[in-house]
Amino acid sequence: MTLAKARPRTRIQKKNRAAILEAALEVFSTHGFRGATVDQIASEAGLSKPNLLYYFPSKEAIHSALLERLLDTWLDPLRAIDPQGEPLEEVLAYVRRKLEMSQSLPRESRLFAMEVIQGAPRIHDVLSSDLKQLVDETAALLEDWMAQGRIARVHPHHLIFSIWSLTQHYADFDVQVRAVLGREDPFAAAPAFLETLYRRLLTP
Amino acid sequence: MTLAKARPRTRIQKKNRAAILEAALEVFSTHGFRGATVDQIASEAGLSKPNLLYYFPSKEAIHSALLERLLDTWLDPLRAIDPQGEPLEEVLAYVRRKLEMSQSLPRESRLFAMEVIQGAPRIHDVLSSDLKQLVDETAALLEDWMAQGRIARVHPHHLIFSIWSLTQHYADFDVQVRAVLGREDPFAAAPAFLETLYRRLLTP
DNA sequence: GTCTATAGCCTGATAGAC
DNA sequence: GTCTATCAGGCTATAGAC
Repeated sequence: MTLAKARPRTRIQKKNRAAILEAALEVFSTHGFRGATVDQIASEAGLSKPNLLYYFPSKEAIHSALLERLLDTWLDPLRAIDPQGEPLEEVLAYVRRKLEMSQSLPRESRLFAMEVIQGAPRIHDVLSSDLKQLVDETAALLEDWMAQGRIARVHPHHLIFSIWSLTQHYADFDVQVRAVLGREDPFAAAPAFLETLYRRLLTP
Repeated sequence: MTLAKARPRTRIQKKNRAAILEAALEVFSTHGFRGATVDQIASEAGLSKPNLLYYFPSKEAIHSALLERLLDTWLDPLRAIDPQGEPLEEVLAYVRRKLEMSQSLPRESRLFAMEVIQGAPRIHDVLSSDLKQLVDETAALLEDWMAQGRIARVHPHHLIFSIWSLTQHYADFDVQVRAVLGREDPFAAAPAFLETLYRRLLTP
């Protein structure tokens, strides 16, 4: 008998759990929590609905597992800013990492966007505690750099918002961006555009 | 998208149709199309479900009516850019108008965001025809201005994306922005931040 | 024009055979 | 561990009384 939170032990269990989370990411990120159906997730994972519910006790549990796993990795680029580094280069590297995440993990970005647009009912506490603290710390660091004249003055919190916004836009609004650009790949010109933008904004 | 039906004639009909669209905006913008229920919309509009379905033939029809009404007003700020105006001021005025729309029409912004994140199944044609054309025209205007040295060189399409992204972020991610800022009103510092950003980016 | 009643399907979740 | 069968409730939409 295994505890509810114990890691899966067999190869089949690992494979099925992974398939479920993969399918759930696809469905939740395009339809939101209420719009997603267990049937659809099970079908995309290649399992029957009851079989899926053998691995996760409920729809809610799948969604929580996804969000939990996501929040871990989602804030890593922010934590990776080095207070000892060269200020402008640190910011540009952060922008680059966030943009790469939009390109390589667009569904994760949309899952997060969905949750927040819907009022963040499941992660509001994390946003106003852990996230707020991390952002406040980073904002303080940015303000130091500004006070030392190493980057130009702007509102540090809004600077961080702008980075989130500009990078995640390429994942969340991918369809619109591609519809407007036609054949041109969004990620061809985006890195240079964002680098130019933040160089001009922050060069003292 | 379906064509608009005949306008309602009586005062009661006008009032009820307006109440339904108002309620539907609230529900669709927070739960997406599939996550929204006719029951919830009817209840928020103060009508019974069958009564609601007397005014609109289906859930789909309500959603279409909302999107149709929205697309009209959503692109007005872009159309209002004056080719004869002073380039930098025209862009800044566009940014200002878009930000004001995020503040005054956040649910409309989220409705649009939801639709696009879900793959824009109902407006994809409009995006790649009407919207693309409008953006291409504006991009051409921006390129003229850049060629004349009246604003600095950047990728014109990505410049437009950046304006959408930065302004709509304050509506779509309102919950997150407020969670991070605490007591501070997002719209207090946002206008100045965005003006600074685009002045530094575009001043030749 | 608005209601009650309900059709008919889909939902999340469970029971029990194998 | 995985399946078929199934539940109770929620879903969109319709029928028909008034």
